[in-house]
Amino acid sequence: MIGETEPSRIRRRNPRGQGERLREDILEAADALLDGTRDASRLSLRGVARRVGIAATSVYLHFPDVDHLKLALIEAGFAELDDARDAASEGIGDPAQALLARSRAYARWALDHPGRYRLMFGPDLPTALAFDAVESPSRRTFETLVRSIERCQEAGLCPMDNASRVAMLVWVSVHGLVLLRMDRPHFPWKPLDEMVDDIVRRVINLNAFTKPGARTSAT
Amino acid sequence: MIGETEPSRIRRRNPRGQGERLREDILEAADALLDGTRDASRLSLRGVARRVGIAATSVYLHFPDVDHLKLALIEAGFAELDDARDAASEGIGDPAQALLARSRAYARWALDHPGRYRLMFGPDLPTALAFDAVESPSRRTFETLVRSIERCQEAGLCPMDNASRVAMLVWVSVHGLVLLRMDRPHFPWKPLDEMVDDIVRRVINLNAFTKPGARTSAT
DNA sequence: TGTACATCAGTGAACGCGCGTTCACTGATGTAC
DNA sequence: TGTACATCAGTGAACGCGCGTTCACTGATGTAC
Repeated sequence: MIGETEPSRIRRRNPRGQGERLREDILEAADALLDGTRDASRLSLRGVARRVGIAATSVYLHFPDVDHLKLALIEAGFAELDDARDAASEGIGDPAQALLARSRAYARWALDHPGRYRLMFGPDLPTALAFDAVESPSRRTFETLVRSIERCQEAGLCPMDNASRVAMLVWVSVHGLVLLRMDRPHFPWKPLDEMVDDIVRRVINLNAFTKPGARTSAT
Repeated sequence: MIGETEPSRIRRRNPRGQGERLREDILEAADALLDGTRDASRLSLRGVARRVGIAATSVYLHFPDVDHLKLALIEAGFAELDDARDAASEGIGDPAQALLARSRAYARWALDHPGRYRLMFGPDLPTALAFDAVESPSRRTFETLVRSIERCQEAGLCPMDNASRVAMLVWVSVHGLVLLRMDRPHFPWKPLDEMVDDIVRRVINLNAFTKPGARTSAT
């Protein structure tokens, strides 16, 4: 066992004018702590400082308090998650394939960054700071899902149900999938991509027009 | 503001031979704390003792440590949840209606007991104690869902897909639904029962044989 | 019938821990004159 | 060219808090003789 309570030593003071670099180091260390093999436990200011190799008080040079640090992590997390989804669907013409690829990317990002994902969508942030407003990053993420579904509908690939309602169902389904996989690691899950595809197809009723019930045993 | 740090005073020592009643009082207080309006925060041994009106150390008369207290809460929670589902489907002949009623009951119980539900399905319990084994209460709860779906299949109400796979999808979907409703209370959700019905119908492909795509705008 | 004793249902003080936050400070580096 | 000073990037000690857990104890109640 390596003494994990000790700092990562190597750090030395940033040169003059480069003080902002500590901010990046803090965010990076916090991400690493959240994503690491650690027991998905909660983030602490002192833990982050320890990992960066600075005094706990130095965090206050860049964040007024621990909640603002969390807020910065959440905002960066949404940016990363959105990027991952965009990258996954890049160059895919078929709207249904694009939606599935984006959904798989969402799920994979979540499972690769369990601590961050939990912070972004969990109850940890004090309600005073929790953004649920229309212009919040999570709402923007949701809106891209709505549009992705609308494109499928316009292409005639699935029924024209209210896209916003359907998006809610897709969102909660994939959310539940990734959370339970995190929290019940010993359950005999099927492969992630398979489950994501399966659930999204069913929820949006993909191919409902082309061959309903085609995969049943009643062939 | 009432001084919440103070105990609920009124308690007096149990009569001789009735020492086991304190155990019940502790479990009740813990449930109340978990389900209360409290910020879905984590349970603490001292908090429970305060609410019961006993010394913190008295908890050790009935539980070897705080994790075993949590374990007892989880087991009781699964029993309650199973009862709620059974009660909801009692007397319903149609397997599909029964499944929907049971699913709605699951979701409602979860939202009525957010702290307990989170404890039961969340990451809080140390892995050493977390039961993921085949005979665990959560597995039993899952198996009743599988059987509920099989009954729908046998009645010809939905495709004969692998029932266990479909049950996984239903479970994660409803789980995600209740968790996000807890954690994003300001999101413009549709009514709970509606969403549960909608999502379960879609996931198990209910009525896939009778009238596929019947509700689309392409009528 | 009285009394010694065991049992029972708890208590109270203390421990060490990690946490967020405050306060006054330090010591290197650049800049004005 | 030398020096006083401001600025910058941090530090270290201390605070009060709630936590889980330990240890030795207390005081009422029943029971054996």
